[in-house]
Amino acid sequence: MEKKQNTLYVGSLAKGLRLLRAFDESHTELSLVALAERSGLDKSAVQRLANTLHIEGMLDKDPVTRRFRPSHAWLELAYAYYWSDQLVGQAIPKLIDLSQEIGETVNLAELSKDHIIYVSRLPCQRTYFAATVIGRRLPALSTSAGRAIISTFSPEDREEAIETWPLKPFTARTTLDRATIRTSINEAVQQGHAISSDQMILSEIGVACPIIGPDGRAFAAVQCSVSAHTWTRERIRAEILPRLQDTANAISPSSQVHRR
Amino acid sequence: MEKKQNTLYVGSLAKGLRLLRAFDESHTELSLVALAERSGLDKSAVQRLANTLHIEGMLDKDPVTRRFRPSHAWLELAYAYYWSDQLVGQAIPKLIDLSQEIGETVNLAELSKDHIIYVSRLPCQRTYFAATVIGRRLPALSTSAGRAIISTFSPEDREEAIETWPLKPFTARTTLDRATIRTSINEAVQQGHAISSDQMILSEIGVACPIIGPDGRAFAAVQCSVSAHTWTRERIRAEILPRLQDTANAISPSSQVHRR
DNA sequence: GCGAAGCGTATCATATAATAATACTTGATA
DNA sequence: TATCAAGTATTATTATATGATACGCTTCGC
Repeated sequence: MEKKQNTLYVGSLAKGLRLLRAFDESHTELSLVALAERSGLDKSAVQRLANTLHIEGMLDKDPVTRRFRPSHAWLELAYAYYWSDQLVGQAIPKLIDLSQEIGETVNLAELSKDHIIYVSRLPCQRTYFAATVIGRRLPALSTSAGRAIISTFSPEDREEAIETWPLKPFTARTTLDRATIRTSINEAVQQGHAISSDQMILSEIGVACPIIGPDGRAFAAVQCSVSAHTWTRERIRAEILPRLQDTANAISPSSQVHRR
Repeated sequence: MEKKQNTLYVGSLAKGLRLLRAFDESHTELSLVALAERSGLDKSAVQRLANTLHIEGMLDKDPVTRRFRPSHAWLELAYAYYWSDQLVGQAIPKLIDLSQEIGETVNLAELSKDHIIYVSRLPCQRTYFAATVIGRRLPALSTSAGRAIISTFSPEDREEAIETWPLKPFTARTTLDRATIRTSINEAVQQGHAISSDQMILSEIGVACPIIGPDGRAFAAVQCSVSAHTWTRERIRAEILPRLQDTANAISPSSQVHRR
């Protein structure tokens, strides 16, 4: 069928992965044909692949509705991921301290191409569900974390990101104007942190400080989300920012011991 | 090679999954041959499968060491899982409240065959890394959460679990004697909660209350881990347990609206 | 500086193992 | 009870995955 690549590309495996990726926030359980539709594969293929995934424990199958759902194995994969990500181990204890100190939701975000992905989340206040789930992937340009990271790039890379990275409206007030975003990022360059409002959800303010790698370029950020109903930007800068900045600095590999 | 099943079993897909599962806490990045060894597949197969997984974004490849590592996609799978698990959505806000109230680490554990898996974790104090990572899977019999869940089973199922479910020593004091475990579970039957000490790590006390399903049988538990250096069982019962119990009850589907 | 060993990469003939069309079963709907 | 949609089973066909082999690059130890 599709000749994606040459002889070292196993199509059946790739198709199986397509099935896994067919599940997301709005497709939490899928029937055989729904799976076929979403993956673009035909019914027979899905039958075989889904069956295999079920046997291998990657998909649960409701015995009555016959629908498939992600299994606990998906969390075990996340478990393996966490051990493989050096940064998480470095960051977690410091993030816990931070969240205890400021009493607000603290996140660790990593750059993933032109998106950021929340790798670790420590909710402190009741929030909407999506704000508590790890693995959420958002356009970097629309998030304080992304902007903080981009602010550490060279001027050329920064400009390229601002011009070409994707945008998507989440709220009525999500900034889609790249000039405005440029201004925001330039501020971050000056101040060492980024602040954004109403980007993912209304009345939410995000603050983020970059975690800077040995080469001076950030690949992650410590981020904090607060409600605009209880916080102003001024108070955030006064009360949250200093500790946030300290935490980010403490996590940055350049501040770690292994150096010479 | 292996004839696992009949014609609706796609071997290549299953083999690819074996590669994913080759990664765990002590195997965080693997070379081609290491992957071959751990998966039991031959070098050529691994070459093709790993290459496919890399192309599909499921494995990162260090350009210099040529080693493979789990990619961010693994977290995206976890993200999809969370949306598919009804219980998590119900539980999260209540767990946040609980953790804020008691100021100690709160976990949501689900039964996964004869193990429990931590689905949601809200660390409040600095702890060892493994205690903060979601997706950790532990023998049900050795955990307070598992025992709390088992305590809601029918006497026959309970006995079967006690007799046949796996045990594994984690600390020098991990209980491997099934009679002792039976006593502990019987207490849980009486008291509606389970307490265990020194099972996964020394000087750690776990308390758990079952989340009971419509059929009276638990499939999950709210669990709390504290240090034996700052807590006694008495104080736990007095200060933590009541709120823990309330939280578990509030989460239990039988307490939810959708009933008649 | 040389040879060996280990690992990653590339190639290819072969038949296994995945394919997709078809037909059968079930259960819900009207 | 008839119709339809969805899940399940079977099969001939060939494309597709296979794994043996060979090549090239590092990194050792001597």
